[in-house]
Amino acid sequence: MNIQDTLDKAIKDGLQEIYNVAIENVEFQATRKDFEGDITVVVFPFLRVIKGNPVEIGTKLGTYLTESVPEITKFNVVKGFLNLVLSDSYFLRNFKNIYQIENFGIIDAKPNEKSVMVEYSSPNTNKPLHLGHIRNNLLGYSVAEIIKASGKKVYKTQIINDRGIHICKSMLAWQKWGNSETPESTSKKGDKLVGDYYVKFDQEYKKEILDLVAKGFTEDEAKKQAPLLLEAQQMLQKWEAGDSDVVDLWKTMNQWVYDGFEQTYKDLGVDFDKNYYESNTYLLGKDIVSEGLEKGIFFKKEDGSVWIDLTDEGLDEKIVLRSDGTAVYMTQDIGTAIQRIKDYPDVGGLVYTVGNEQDYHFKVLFLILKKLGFDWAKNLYHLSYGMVDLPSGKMKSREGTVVDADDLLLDMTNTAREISEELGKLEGYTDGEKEILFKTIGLGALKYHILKVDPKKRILFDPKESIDFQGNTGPFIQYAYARIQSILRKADFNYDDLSIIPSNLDLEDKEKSVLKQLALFPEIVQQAANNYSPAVIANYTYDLVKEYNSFYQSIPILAADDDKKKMFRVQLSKKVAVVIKGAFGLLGIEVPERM
RNA sequence: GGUGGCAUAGCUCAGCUGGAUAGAGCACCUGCCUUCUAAGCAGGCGGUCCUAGGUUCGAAUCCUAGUGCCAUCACCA
Repeated sequence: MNIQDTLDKAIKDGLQEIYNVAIENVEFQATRKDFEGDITVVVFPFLRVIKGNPVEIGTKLGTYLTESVPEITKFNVVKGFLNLVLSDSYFLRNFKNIYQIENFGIIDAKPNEKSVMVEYSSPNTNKPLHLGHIRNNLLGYSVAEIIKASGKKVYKTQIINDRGIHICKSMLAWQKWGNSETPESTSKKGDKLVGDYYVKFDQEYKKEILDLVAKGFTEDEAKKQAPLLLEAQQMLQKWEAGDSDVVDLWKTMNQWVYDGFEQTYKDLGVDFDKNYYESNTYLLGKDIVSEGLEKGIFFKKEDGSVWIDLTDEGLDEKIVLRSDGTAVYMTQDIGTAIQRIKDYPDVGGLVYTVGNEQDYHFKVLFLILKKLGFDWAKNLYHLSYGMVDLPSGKMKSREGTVVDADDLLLDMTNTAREISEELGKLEGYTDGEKEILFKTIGLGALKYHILKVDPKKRILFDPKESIDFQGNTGPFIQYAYARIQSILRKADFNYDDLSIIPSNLDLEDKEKSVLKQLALFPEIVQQAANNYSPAVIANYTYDLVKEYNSFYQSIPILAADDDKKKMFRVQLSKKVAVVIKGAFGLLGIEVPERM
């Protein structure tokens, strides 16, 4: 039984005994730093059933608890707050429990629990990844890891948007102006090469529009009539008809892009258990729509298009099948969701990591799946996140105003290199070891910078202002880890022996603060999972490190004057390092042995 | 116009189901490297928690209305 449960019961008993009242709920909170105490009971809610002044009630209750609960050594009452001081032996016992648990805070998948599939990344194959994709990837990966750590089996997946008019645009441009360039012949990453032709298409297309407008067309007409666009549309029809030349080109260019993406994913440290391709799924869902039509969930308009009426839910009517019988995005998403559950029958819920511009789409999608009667439809979650904007506004691939993912990763590594070399603490490291370290630190700075922000908030990214390496940052936390490793390397005794964890020591306040923060980790993991929020993990880890650094600075560890103290402090340090590593693992950030 | 999201220090952000005097980091200022890594620590400066009402013992947090920014409302994805 943990201390809070013990206290909960004791307080209920106490109030029964003193005032003869039954209390349903006791409200606890961590005692604020400015007051003495470890855990605080809020007295105000008791006033509903006990008339009297809160200080008096608090005092009586405090006296009762001090006498009846051995872990409580003293108390004080400030206004309606009863601050309880816990004994050192309680803290040491608590620490011993924590120290024994190897993956403290992280729960193995429970066999009876349904799995969760997390979708993220899901790029188009006509342009390289940019900063917006980075946020998506980091969030999706991290949330997947967090859900896993909360005790569920997780599948990571993505759906690759590998077909459609936009893909044909870059294909067409390459055909016309590519001179048979390949990634090999140009030494360019495949996704970059294809992206260049997507931009090229747009430039030429705009020229054609201007020409047509000069000839007297309206702008709208010009946009629809431009020969390039017509040609791209033809190409799409050929693709859908299975024209072998078009399909071959499509396969070739997509493969270039996949090779490029694979490199970026590797650099970013994300992975997937299963990829879905739109070219395989875009026809899915049509049968479901027919079935739904029969059941009366959908209805058909005179022109043959199929809709769902969501006006009862406060939404509009939404199309699910075009009048010519072809699928829209929604049709496909319905089909893909069902396909995924078929492929992985143990999956009981899906998480979609997609920007908040698609909030409406997912609201509708989830409603439709619910109306279709799937029992897993109640476990669908749109992990909706805010856009990453530049000071100039939105990033636009076609206009070249994007922060390229590969460039940014390289920048971060370079900055880490500059700072590290200036500090010059890496004697004895080979060049290869150094490069790995610079990458770890640079990537840590970037990932932490993005993940510490609440997903639903938008991020303003100014490329001119570099990401910090000091203060509330990834490197700050990595640094704390590295310092602890240094201590552990120097500790020439067996601190892992459980039997030698001291049980009677006078603890310093700073030791207790670290311990209290450490003990929170399991509930933080659950909270992060419930809220789909890596930011919860990031903020927790930062607080832990702040507490630890304060301890580290003011209290001797290896130089402690007493062997038992030395033992405890090394053990405490080690466990902090383990939790840092575990927490950062949930964020997809690595930690260095030295820095 | 309808719907949804966001609004906290000069800047970037925390603030869990309502609880004490609203917290960090950056920037600026002051101290601390002859003891375990100073990417650190200790301290100072800095607030109309967008506005106005309401609920209550108590509101940055919940409700209503308004303001501002963003997104969305296609036989696009």
